[in-house]
Amino acid sequence: MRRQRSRRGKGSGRGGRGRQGRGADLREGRDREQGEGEGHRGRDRPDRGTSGAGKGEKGVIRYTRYLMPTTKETPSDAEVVSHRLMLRAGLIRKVASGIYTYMPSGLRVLRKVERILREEMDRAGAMEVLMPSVVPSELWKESGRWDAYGKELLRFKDRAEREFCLGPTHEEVITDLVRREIRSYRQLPLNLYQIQDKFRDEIRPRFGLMRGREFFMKDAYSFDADEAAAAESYRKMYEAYRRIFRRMGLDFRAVEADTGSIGGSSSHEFMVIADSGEDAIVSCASCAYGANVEKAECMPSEPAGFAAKEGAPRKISTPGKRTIEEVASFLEIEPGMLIKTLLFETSCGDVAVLVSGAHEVNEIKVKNFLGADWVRLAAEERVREITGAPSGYAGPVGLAVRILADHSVRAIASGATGANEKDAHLLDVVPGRDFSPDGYADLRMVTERDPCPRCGGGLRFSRGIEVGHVFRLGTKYSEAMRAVCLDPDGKERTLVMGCYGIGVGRTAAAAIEQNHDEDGIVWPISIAPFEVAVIPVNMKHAEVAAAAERVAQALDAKGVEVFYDDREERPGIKFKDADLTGVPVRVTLGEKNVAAGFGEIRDRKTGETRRIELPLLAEEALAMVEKKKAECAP
RNA sequence: CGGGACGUGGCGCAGCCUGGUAGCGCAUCUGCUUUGGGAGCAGAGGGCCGCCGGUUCGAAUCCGGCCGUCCCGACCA
Repeated sequence: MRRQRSRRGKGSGRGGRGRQGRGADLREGRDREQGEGEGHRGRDRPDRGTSGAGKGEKGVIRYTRYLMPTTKETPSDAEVVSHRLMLRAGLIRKVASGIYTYMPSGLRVLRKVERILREEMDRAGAMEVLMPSVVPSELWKESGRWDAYGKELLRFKDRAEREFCLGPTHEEVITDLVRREIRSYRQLPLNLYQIQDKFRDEIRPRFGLMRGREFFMKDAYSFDADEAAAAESYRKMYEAYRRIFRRMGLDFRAVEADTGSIGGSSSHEFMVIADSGEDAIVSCASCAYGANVEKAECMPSEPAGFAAKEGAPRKISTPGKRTIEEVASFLEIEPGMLIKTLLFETSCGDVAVLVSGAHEVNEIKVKNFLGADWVRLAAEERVREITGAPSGYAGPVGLAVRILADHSVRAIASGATGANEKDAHLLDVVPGRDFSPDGYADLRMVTERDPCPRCGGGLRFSRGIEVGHVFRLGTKYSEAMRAVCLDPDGKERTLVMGCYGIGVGRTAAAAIEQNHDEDGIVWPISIAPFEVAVIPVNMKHAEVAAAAERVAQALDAKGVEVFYDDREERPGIKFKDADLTGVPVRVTLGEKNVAAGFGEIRDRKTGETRRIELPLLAEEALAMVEKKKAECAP
């Protein structure tokens, strides 16, 4: 891996901006030319410092020999900023829906993210392994997920008709490994991780790397002899994750989350705060509580005092009024006085869920309360079958299915409901008298008006991108797959597991969502493809080109990752590209400045520009790089 | 999988309604000029109009099927 002169020539492609990678047929001839060109242009230096700088190619990277096809126009199929900018900056190219090629500079970003992941995982005591992406079905059948996981699991057969899948996650493989290798509590705790290519046949891939089908994930798995030790392993990972995202310069939040199909007792998601995020999260303004809205707990409302009217519910005609808003305004009552009745089909049978008209049902809470594999809102047809009326007129009075009520219903002393009859509602319906739910529970979505479930403080809502997720798995997999060890008393104990994921490409995409402006990406330096862009304003001007070359070489010698725009392009194009690709520091050499013995340093983020004497240029740029790196301290 | 839309040089689009020579901008190549925020002039190359079938003297255009892609909903790093 050391002597890579020739490989570099090959890998860097050639040429001008906007080069469309398709012309692979041109490669061979080009290589030969380059081999020669490199002699006098590349000028090998023997003492290439490995210090500080990134990995991969060492030495000054020249635009004319690098494949970084930038585009002025946005491809029409890119919706979110990160996707658009990744395409425009030449970081990725699409191969199929949700499947991408990482271009040279895009790969550099991924490698930087990976490097931080490795450093922090190692630091936290985890060991790196690499599992296969092709996994035999037996393991998945053993855990029960072969049937439970659904179509996202891409399955296929080999020539001998044996079933396999492309691993979307690796609990089964790692548990199989550990049960074979671990005998004693003395070998614990154990934490193994990998950075590997995953495949999930997503129902709807979208947003570029944000939700691809093939993607790189860092996944770690911890094994402990008991719950207390497992909790400690979980805590360590939680801390490592905080360090990781701080080092990437990201504004993030760790929130309580639903465990979904991975399972386990509890989990936290690491959310990068961004308006374009797919998840909504709440956080307390006064304490540390934060949660995904899917998970956020709602305090039970106080039961209303008994002001219930005597007698029975009254049926009234409400022609064409189906929605809460329509009915409430028609009856001239607050939506909160309506008892909303939603019918669900679930793996445990049909269920009616009641919630105050001022609230929304949280399907995940319903699913978890029932312990169901799936729940879904009943289709119009099914609603008719159950209630005898079109949707919009369902009510709990006289319903023949299981009825679950949210705590908010308890607060309604006397409310209005559907009459299970077209164009009719019931007034003066009293919970407990006119119908009796099979149970009360927290089944609704939080709102801005809800107090923090921990301290009673106010809740704030924001949107986030889930870049990491840590789970306390408990014994879900170890029990199903009999992963055990002997404790000090010689007794067999089921291993207690945890699992911890981070999406590599997704993290890079999230960084862009959070760090960009109208001109392009503004990379945090810790994950930028390059640290400094050197731009000679006019390559045909000998002194300018020579000064640029010197600065580039000097920075490289100091271990800085330099991108040298040696194209014979107009300055405007180079500036636009430098901004677009988001290199944190820009060094500009212009004719007048160079003639006067000066160069310029510009901060991509602030736009702040300083005029510096040529002999000090490299040093100043280095200082700026160091300063930015320091800002990404853990 | 349901709902919506789109597929025309590398990229962004027009043309389709009303069938008859495939067009524009950007990019690419050559030359000259230009050189501090996506230059100007002159010239050049490049398109199975997604695929298959049908209608027609004739299909990018009309009809049918398929494939692909994107957007909106339920899953997840």
